[in-house]
Amino acid sequence: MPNPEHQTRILQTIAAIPHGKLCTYGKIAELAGLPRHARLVGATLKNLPAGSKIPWHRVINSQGRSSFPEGSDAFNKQQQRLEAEGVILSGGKYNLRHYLWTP
DNA sequence: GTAATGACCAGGC
DNA sequence: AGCCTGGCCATTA
Repeated sequence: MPNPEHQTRILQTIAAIPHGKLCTYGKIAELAGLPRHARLVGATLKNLPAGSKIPWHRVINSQGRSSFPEGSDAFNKQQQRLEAEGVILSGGKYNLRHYLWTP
């Protein structure tokens, strides 16, 4: 069973990402006080119930790419939600120079 | 107890 | 740019 306290901190950190901004798995782990736990962030998002208020679509990997295979349902939904916020996918990547959130 | 897995990451080539 | 490798660490088998 996952550690509920760690999950809570991770989810709160993700919830703090502003509209129109992005953050990476490793950065979220760091901000949540759990450095080197990027994979735990991914595992936490994977267990999210459908309809959660957590903005999982604002979380991408350190290369500026989606973690989902291109063309998958999750990939398309992520792209749609981000572009609705003004975050544009160009060349298969999101421009972290523009959209990365740094508190 | 060991071995494999994974919405990851950094470095090397 | 892409691909591979080793590291990472909670979770699972």
